[in-house]
Amino acid sequence: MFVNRVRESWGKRVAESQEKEQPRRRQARGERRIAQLLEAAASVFCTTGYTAASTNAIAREAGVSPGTLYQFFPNKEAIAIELGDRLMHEMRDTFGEALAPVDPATPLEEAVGAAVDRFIAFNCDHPVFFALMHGPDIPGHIAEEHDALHATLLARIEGLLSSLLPDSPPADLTRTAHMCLGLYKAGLELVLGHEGAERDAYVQELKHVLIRYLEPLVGDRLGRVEGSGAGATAAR
Amino acid sequence: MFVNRVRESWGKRVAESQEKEQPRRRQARGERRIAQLLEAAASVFCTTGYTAASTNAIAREAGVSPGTLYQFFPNKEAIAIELGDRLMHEMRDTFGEALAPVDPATPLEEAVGAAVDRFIAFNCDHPVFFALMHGPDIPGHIAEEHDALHATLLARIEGLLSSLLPDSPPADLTRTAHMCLGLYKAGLELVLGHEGAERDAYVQELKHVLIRYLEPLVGDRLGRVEGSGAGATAAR
DNA sequence: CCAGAATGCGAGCGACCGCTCGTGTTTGTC
DNA sequence: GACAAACACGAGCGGTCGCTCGCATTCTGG
Repeated sequence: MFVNRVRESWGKRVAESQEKEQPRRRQARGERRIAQLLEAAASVFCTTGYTAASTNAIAREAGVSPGTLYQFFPNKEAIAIELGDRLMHEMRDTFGEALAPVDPATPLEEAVGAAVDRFIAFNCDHPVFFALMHGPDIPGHIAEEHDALHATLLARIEGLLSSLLPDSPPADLTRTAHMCLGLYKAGLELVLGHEGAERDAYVQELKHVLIRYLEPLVGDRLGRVEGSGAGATAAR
Repeated sequence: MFVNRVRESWGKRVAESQEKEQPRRRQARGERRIAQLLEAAASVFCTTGYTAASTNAIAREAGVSPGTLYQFFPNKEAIAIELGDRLMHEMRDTFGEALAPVDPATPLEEAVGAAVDRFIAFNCDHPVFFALMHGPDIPGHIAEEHDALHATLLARIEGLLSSLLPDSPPADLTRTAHMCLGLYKAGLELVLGHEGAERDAYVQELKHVLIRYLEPLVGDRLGRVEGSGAGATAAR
């Protein structure tokens, strides 16, 4: 919602204590244009990626002129940031806090399966999410917002895991969370790359991977290691 | 080694039956320049990615002029292609056929562990490989060579798997190979993103993931499913 | 030794990109 | 209806990028 902020602080440094950004009253038409532009940007980012997407192409897709686009966004990066922001909020709204608390009594397969299904469904509904997440081919410093997205997801996963693995060292927990997110992203790429039955099969495989990966760790919680003595169960 | 081919068929369509490309005799100096340029390209691709890497930057890094670069490569894509080609060959030379045959008697952990160690070591030695593999932010059709790389790796993995899972339907086998490669790429990203002990820990986690993922499938080979009745053991 | 091929240079062409700016139109307010 | 602010336009500016071209230099076969 901070679509317009940078603009006025460009030509000249604003008076020092002028931190109060006057909210630049928007009309309904403006809000509509913003939504229109974000939708167009999502479409273009999806098909060409962030860097290859031209602002002119986004404006064209939205049916407006380049100048109009820059009435609402100070630069190209802001479009991606606002888009990411709205996706974050939509994710929060969609999932609610339904993912945070996990009853330790829930079977692992059920917990993982439900989480994966939700995430996959969300990513299928909003393919931009994947595009922004996976290939922003960072021109140097867009990482600022990309990292925010990433960190939020990681925190969420870590929250999930901490209820599954309450007595795991924080370092291990963070590492496990990174692994889970990485595995999920890998699976997601394969899932989105296929259709119909094959897609479902990949979803199943992804669940399989995560369950199998987490099973022995959760097993530790019960004081029992059931594996066949494979390499160090708690790495490092 | 097909560095020069496109050049002559540009201005005018070459005489129809002139498919015989005259090999454009190279002097030792030229070969040296090519190696120099590829090394520079590797460095630049590594730090900026493919699309963001400018041919002028590559030439500068190699200490030559842009014109000189285009004496040896018809366009930017050809640089990436030749680089990928040489990496492919180097991989073949490094690994030999040592990865192809897997004694079914070898413990799964050992086989996976060895394969992962080799691949990781190779990727650490040649970081460009990851850069070309993971984020070529395809400007449309570089996929031609990118897919060749991908397909070669997949075939290699499928070969490995087929000796582990001889009686698996081909479709399942292909899917499993895709999963393994995806999981490996995800793990590799995390491995390369850390240093020292933490890196080793991620390597261990990656092995853990792959072993755990493949274990029940290999178990099927013995006619026994040892899992806790998790979602379909043979997916789809 | 010399003709011609291979190599090397670097200014610069054309295309595109992110973004601006002067100008005109719509909208809300009194 | 008048006036200002918000909105919309689109030519075009400054810059970069992939790549070219004319010309100089170095190598090599005869």
